[in-house]
Amino acid sequence: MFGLEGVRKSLEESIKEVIREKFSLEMNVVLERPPEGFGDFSYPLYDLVKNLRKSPEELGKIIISSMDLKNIERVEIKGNYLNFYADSLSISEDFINKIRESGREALNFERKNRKVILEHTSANPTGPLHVGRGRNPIIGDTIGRLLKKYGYDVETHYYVNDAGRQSAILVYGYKNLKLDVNEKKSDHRLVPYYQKASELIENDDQAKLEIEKIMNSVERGDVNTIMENREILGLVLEGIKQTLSRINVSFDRFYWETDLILNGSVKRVLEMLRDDMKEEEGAYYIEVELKGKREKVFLKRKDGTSLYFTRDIAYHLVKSELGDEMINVLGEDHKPHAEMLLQVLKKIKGNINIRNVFYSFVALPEGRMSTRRGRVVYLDDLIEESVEKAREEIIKRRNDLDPEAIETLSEKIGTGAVRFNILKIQSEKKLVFKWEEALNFEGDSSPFLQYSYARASSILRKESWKGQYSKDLVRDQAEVALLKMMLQYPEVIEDASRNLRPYRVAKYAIDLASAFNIFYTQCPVLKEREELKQNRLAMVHAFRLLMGDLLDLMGIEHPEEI
RNA sequence: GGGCUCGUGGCCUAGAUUGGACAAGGCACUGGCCUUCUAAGCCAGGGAUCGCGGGUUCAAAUCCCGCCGAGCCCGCCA
Repeated sequence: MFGLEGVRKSLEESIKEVIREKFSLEMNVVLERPPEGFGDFSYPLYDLVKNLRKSPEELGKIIISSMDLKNIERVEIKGNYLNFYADSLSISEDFINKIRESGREALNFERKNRKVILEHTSANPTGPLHVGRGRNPIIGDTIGRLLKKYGYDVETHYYVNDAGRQSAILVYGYKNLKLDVNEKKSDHRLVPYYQKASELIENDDQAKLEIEKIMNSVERGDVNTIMENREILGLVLEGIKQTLSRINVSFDRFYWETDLILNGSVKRVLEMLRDDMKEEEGAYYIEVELKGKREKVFLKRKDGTSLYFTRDIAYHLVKSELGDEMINVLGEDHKPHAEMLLQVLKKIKGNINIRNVFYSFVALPEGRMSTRRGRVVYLDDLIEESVEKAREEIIKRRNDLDPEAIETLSEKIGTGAVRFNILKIQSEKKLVFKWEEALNFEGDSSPFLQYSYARASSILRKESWKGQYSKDLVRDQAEVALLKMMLQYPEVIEDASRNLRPYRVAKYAIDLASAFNIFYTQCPVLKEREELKQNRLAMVHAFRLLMGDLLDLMGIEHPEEI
C-alpha cells in the first residue's frame, strides 16, 4: 500500500532506538500530527527535557543526528517539538506509479481470509422503515462495504422478526379487517391494518384472544400458521426491500426468526442451558451478571414457548457457524440485551467473536418518533423529498438536460444526500432530524463530493492522462496539499474498518474533495504546457479514482456530470 | 432510584481510543471572485469561559471524581 503510515512507523522505531542508545531510556514513542505549518509528524520533547534536564535544542540535535531519516525532507526543532517534514513528493510518485500500473486495484487491501457475518436493519416486517431507525441500514451497509474493501469476506443478514406479538397483530388485522386503502407500496398499504388491529386489542377480547392464538401457534412451530404469516409479512418486507434498494442497500440473506423454531435450534438452546435454568411459577430463566447486578433472563414462558432472547441466542449460534466473526448494528435500546446475550453465548461456546455497533435514535424536534402518535417521518418520504430537492437544484443550474436525464440525476443526488447526511455523524451521537439540514446540498454534503468528482471527470473527458508524472514538476501548494490528502487514504480506511467508524470515511471524503476544489481553482490543467498538463492530469486522474472509490464505499452514486 | 450514552461559536459536526503548539470544518451572517477545465465552487472576515465545579500533570476539550441537563434501558415484549 501507499501512504505516509509507513514513514510514521519507521520514524517512531528509529526515535525509540536512538533514545535507548543515547540516553539509556525506554520510551513509548508516539508521533503526533501537528497543526498546519509544523510538518507532517511531530515528536514532543517534554518528557525527555524533564527526564534529562537538557534543553530541547540539545536533545533534538542528538536525536536528529543519529536517527534514520528515510523519506524525510527536513527536520526542525521548534519549541519543545521535533517537526518532521516528509518527502511527500517522492511518496506521491510511488502512489501515482501504482495508480498507473494497476488503476483502481491500487486501492485494494490484502485479503484477510476471514469471514464476517454482518447483521443490520432487521426491522420488524410490520410497517415501513422510518427515519428514527433509518441510521441502521445506512451505517450497516457502509460497514459491509468498508470491511469488504479492507479485505474481509462479508455476508450481510437481515433478521426477519416473524415470531412476535407485532407480527401477529398485523396478520390478524390483515386477515380480518376490511379496509379501503389507497397505497401502492405494500409496506405502507398494510399500516392501517396494523394500526386498527392494535386499537382493537385494547377493548376487544375476542381479537386479543385471536392474536394470542396466532402467537402461540407460531411459537409452537405450527408450519401452516408460520407460512401463512410469512405471506402477509412478506408483503411488508417487499416494501422495505424496495426502500432499501433505492438507497443502494441490499442483503445476502434474510433469516426468518421462525426458522429457528422450525429447525430445532431453539430447542437445542434450551437443552444446552438446561442445567443453568431455574424455575419460577412454571417459567424458566437463567441468571446473568449485568453491571455487577444479577439479572433474571427468561428463556421459557410458563406455557412452554420460547422468548425473543432465547431465539436470539439460537440465531447467534447459527451465525457463529457461518463465519469467523459477527457484527451487529443495533439501536441503543438493545445495549443491555446485547451484553447479556454475549454472556450467555460465552457460556455456551467459549470463544465467540461479536462486535456491536450502536446508534442512537433519530428524533424529531418535538420528540421521539412514534407511529402511534402520528409523529413519524418515513424513510420513503425523506428520500422522496431529497430527490425532489435535487431536481429543483438541477433545473436551476442546467437547461441542457432532457427530462429523463434530470430524473436519473436527481435520483442519484437525492438518495446520496440521504445516505451522507446520516453517515457523516458518529452513530452513538444523538441526532435530531431537521428538514433544512437533511436537505442541505452545500458544504459538508454529498453533492459537494459528487460535484468535485464530476469536475475531475469533466477534465478527463476532454483529455486523458497519458501516464507521465514527475514530482519535480509539482510546485503549487494546492498540488502538494491534494497529494498529501490522497496519501492518507490507506490509514483512513484502516481506521474506519478496524474501529467500525464509517463516519471517518465521510469526513475524509469532504477533506479530499475540498483539497481538490482548491487545486481546481488554483491550478489550471488543460491550458498548461504539455509536461505540466500531464502532471496535473495525473493528479486529477488519481483523485477521480479515489473519490469514486470513497463514494462507492458510502453507497453514493457518482455521475460523470452533475 | 440504578445503569449506559451524549453535552464543543446562534445552529450542526471533527478533535477524546494514544493528554501536547493559536480548538478544526460546515450551516447561517458580512464582503469579494464566473469573456479562462462545471460558482452545488473558491477567497477574506466576524463569532467558543470546549455544560458546571474540583483533582492528576510541566501540559486537560481529552484522564479521574462530583454535580447539572438530554436520550436510552431496567417485561414470562421485540
